[in-house]
Amino acid sequence: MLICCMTFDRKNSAGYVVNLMARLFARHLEAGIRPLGLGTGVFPALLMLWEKDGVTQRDLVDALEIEQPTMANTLSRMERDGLITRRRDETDGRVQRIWLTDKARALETKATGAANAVNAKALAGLSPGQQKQFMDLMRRVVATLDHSR
Amino acid sequence: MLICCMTFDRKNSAGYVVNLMARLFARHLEAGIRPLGLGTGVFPALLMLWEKDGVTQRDLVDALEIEQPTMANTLSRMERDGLITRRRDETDGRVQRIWLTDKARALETKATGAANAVNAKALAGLSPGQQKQFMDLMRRVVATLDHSR
DNA sequence: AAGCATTGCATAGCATACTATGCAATAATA
DNA sequence: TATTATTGCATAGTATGCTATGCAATGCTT
Repeated sequence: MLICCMTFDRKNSAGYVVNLMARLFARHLEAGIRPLGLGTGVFPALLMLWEKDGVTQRDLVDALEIEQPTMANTLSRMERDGLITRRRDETDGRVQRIWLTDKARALETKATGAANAVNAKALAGLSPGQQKQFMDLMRRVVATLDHSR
Repeated sequence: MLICCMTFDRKNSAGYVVNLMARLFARHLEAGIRPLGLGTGVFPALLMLWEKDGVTQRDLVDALEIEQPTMANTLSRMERDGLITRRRDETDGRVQRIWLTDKARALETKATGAANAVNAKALAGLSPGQQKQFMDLMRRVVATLDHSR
C-alpha cells in the first residue's frame, strides 16, 4: 500500500539500515569487551597487531581504511592505556613502530571470543548459507564503495 | 589455504565488515550532502521531520533507535544551524516539540536525492534480486540485535 | 494533599571518526 | 649539492555517538 507523499522510506534505504546495524553491532561488542578495558575503536588495530606487531601507523591506516589522524588518536589512547608502545624506527626518523605490551597480548583470546560471540548472536537468525550470502553481499558493497568516488 | 595461528580473520568477521561498510556509506553521503550544509547525523532526524514535524524528542529517539542524549545534542546543532525550532508543549511542560524551518523544508528534495544516489551507487554491483536479499538479510540481523539483550 | 515514582530533556565527559593543516624527515630532482 | 617534492605523523577543530547523571514537570499512591 502506497502512502501519498512519502519520498523516502528509511527502512528501505540501504544507508539508513547499514548505519543502524553498525551501531547495534558496536553496542553489543562494546558491552562484551568493556570488562576487558577495551572499546570498539581499538579493536581493528588490535586485530592487526595480534597478528603481527612492529608495524607502522601507515600500515594500520592502509589495511584498516581508517584515516590517519583517527589512527594516530586511537594509538595515543592505546598507549595511554598501556596496550602499546611506540618506538622510532632506526633507519627512518619519520616512522613510529607499534609494539604490543604483554597486557595487550594477554587480552587476545577473551577479546576475539567476545567478537565471535557478537557475530554469532547477530547472525543467529540466518541459515549457514544465508550467513555466507550476507558476508558476500557486504564485501561486494564494500568493494563498490571503495572503488567509487 | 590456512595460515597457522590466525585466530581472527577480520574480513570474515561480520562486525568488522559492517563497521567498514557503514563508514564508507557515511563518507559518501557526507560528500553528497555537505554542499547543502548538512551532516550525516542530522539526516535520520530530518527524514522523520520531513514526514511529519511537531513531534517530540522522545518520538525521534524511539523511532530512530538513537540514545536520548545523542538526539538532544543533534537537535541542538540543528537549532543552531537554523534547521529546526523547539517550542514547549502547551499541555505538558516537560515536552519540547520540534518544528522544521522553511530552510530545512527546502532541502528535502536535494538531500533525499543525494541519499538515493549513494544507495544506488553502493548497490550497483548487485542484481535487483540480490539488492532485495541484501536489504532483507540486514533487516533480519537488525531485528535479531534489537531483540537480544 | 503529601510523598514517591516516572517521564522528558539537558549536561558532562568521553570515544570514535572525519577534514584541514603543520612539520620534520626522507627522497627525488635540477 | 641545493632545492623541491613526498612521506609519516601530530595537532586542531568538529560531528556523531555513547553512558552516567541531574532536574523539573507530571503522574501515581496512599
